[in-house]
Amino acid sequence: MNFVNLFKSLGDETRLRLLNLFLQSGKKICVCEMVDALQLPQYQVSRHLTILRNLDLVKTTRQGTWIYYEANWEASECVRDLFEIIKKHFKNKYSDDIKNLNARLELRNGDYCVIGYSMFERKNK
Amino acid sequence: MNFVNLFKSLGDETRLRLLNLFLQSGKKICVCEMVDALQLPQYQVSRHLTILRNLDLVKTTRQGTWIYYEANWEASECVRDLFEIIKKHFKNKYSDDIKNLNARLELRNGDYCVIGYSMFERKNK
DNA sequence: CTCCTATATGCGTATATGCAAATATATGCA
DNA sequence: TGCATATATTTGCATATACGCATATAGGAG
Repeated sequence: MNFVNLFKSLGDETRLRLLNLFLQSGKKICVCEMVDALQLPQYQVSRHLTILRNLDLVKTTRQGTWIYYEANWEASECVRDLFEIIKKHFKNKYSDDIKNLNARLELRNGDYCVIGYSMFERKNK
Repeated sequence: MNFVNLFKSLGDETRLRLLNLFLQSGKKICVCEMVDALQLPQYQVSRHLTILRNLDLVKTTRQGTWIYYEANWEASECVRDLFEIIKKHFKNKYSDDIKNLNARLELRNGDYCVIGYSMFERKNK
């Protein structure tokens, strides 16, 4: 594992916010839910997720069209130590993201996302 | 403390190597000693040290013309946690730097650097 | 197969970042 | 004061990185 690239990947606010979602919630989250949580365009969320996945910081599960992301706790010990740090020190940071995420998770059917992008957006307008 | 800038500062090999020197040795080290340890030009070492100091990751002591740098363990808890991670996971990384540092520290008079740049360079030619 | 939706990815551009060389600042000493 | 040395900073340039837009891919439903 390349430590420089590892820290570099954490040196971006969007990626920290994404990781924070996984680490604070402990859940698998799909892209459209992250879009609503962070209030960022889909292509931006997707691109940063790709960077995190290339470094094995997150792993994915496909469920039909939806792709769920989660923190990869099977990564190296160093990564896991960093996860703990973020989890610990970001408790009260980016709390709006967590609030938005929870509001969005309410719309799930059981453990799965059933609405796409449009409905939540309309709900807030 | 801005976490993004904190991680960004760690996302550079030169800065990681500098921090590693402080964390593995536990010593105060002056710029010319770091130049010999990392085998990098003086302006590069100096510039990266400035970045680390602006984030309070390192602190300095002036001793005449020489300026000694060390890890700042009075920084925030998050920084200290990160220091521990680097210390732990970099034990066997950049070991040449540590070897060079130790060779250079041999030339100290007690706890202080007494030679400048030229002598060590000549020694290795 | 066709259409719809969730996700990913080229591409161009603006900004950020690192390097090299030269120069500036600061301290000690004669 | 003037000189030598240790350290810092400025400038120009090359490269990397993030963003926005548009489009491509992939899976599900009919």
